[in-house]
Amino acid sequence: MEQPPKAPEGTAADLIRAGLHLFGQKGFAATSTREIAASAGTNVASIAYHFGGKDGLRQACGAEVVRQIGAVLGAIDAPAAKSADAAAAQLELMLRTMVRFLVTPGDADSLIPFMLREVTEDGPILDAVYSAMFEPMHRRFCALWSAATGQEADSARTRLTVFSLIGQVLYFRIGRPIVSRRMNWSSPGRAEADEVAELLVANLRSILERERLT
Amino acid sequence: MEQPPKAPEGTAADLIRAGLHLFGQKGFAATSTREIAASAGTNVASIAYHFGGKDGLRQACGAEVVRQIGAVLGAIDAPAAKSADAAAAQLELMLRTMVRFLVTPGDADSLIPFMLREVTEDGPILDAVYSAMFEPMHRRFCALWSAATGQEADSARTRLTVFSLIGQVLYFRIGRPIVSRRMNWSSPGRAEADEVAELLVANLRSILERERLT
DNA sequence: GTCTATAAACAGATAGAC
DNA sequence: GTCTATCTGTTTATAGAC
Repeated sequence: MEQPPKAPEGTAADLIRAGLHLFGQKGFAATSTREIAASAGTNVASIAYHFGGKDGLRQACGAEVVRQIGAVLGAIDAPAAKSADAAAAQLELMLRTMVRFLVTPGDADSLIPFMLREVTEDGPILDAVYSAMFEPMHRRFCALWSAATGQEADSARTRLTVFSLIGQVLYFRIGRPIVSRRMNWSSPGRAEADEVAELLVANLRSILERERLT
Repeated sequence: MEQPPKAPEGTAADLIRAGLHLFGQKGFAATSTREIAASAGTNVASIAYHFGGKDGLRQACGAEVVRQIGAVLGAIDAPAAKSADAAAAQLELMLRTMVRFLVTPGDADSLIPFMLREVTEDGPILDAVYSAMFEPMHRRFCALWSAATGQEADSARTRLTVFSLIGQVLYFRIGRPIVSRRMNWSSPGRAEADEVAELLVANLRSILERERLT
């Protein structure tokens, strides 16, 4: 078994939690170190002490995102599917897991706004998170798609198709303020997440059907 | 014919252009008024003079987004489709237009990052843009979907399905830094946009097929 | 309308006591 | 490791000349 990276503890962990929350909510530049320190129940100087400065804290937050998402992904990691049907079933499971994780309020509420901002920023944190998380995850999705359809896992078409599937899920999180308004959801809960998941699984099946080589 | 809102001119317009660009690129808080003024070729005080302050400029940028997107949408506005097939064809056209507008670099390069940040911020600008743009656009999409499938236009299922279709498109813009890395695109051009459009139209057809009531 | 100069508040980093 | 006090630079807003 692989050794999972251990969660930070103590003041450093408090600062990361506060940073993830505030950076995600208000943005990196808009969040002051004093605010972070207050939210973490400590003083401004501790940020420089533990992370070398505000930028160091930002990097540590990125690493924490990788660690937490890695833990979620590790839980649904499975050996390569034996048959096309098994691969299709595993795709559905991944989709449902993603929807539940992304749409239902919970721990991810700090991670996702943070990462969303880092994606639009397109800076060094995205570089790190991309190679540690997005790329491996996308590759695994492509491999499953290949096993389920018989298509090549490395083709541009397969890679784009996987992005189109992921995009469907992500929009329900990224565009939550818009979706919630239109759906009259005060805040999406378990029932709403399941409704979305069922629809997206149905879409997956429809698209899968078409791409399947027989 | 409806009177389209006129484009701002002069220094005010220069400031809005600069604000849209810089707010989108670096974020509202991270952009200084000096930087905006310099980019617009004027002085800091002109921001307070024309818009009452930095926040006023932000609002004006939001209004400009509504104006510009409204112009694009107005161009593909069409009378209600007569048949299911005509509605389906119009859905495809809307999808292609959206992909081209969103994915291909161009004028939208300033608008989209700006709006993306405003969506995650979930503040008063989003409120305004939602009712002026997102909601009417989504409703029109739902009406077309209803005409193409026979489903109810107001059902939760229809509204969610339309979001899933929109989500597919938007992710290719929102996640551009990630997609570009994985696809080895230095910067997506017309050819890449067409490749994405073909795939998403194929997805639309597959999903449409399933939902069609006969 | 445009611009310079300045005011008042706030930022991040750090020195040094404990 | 933790914290207070302070240094230095930058922010927005504004007063007032032109």
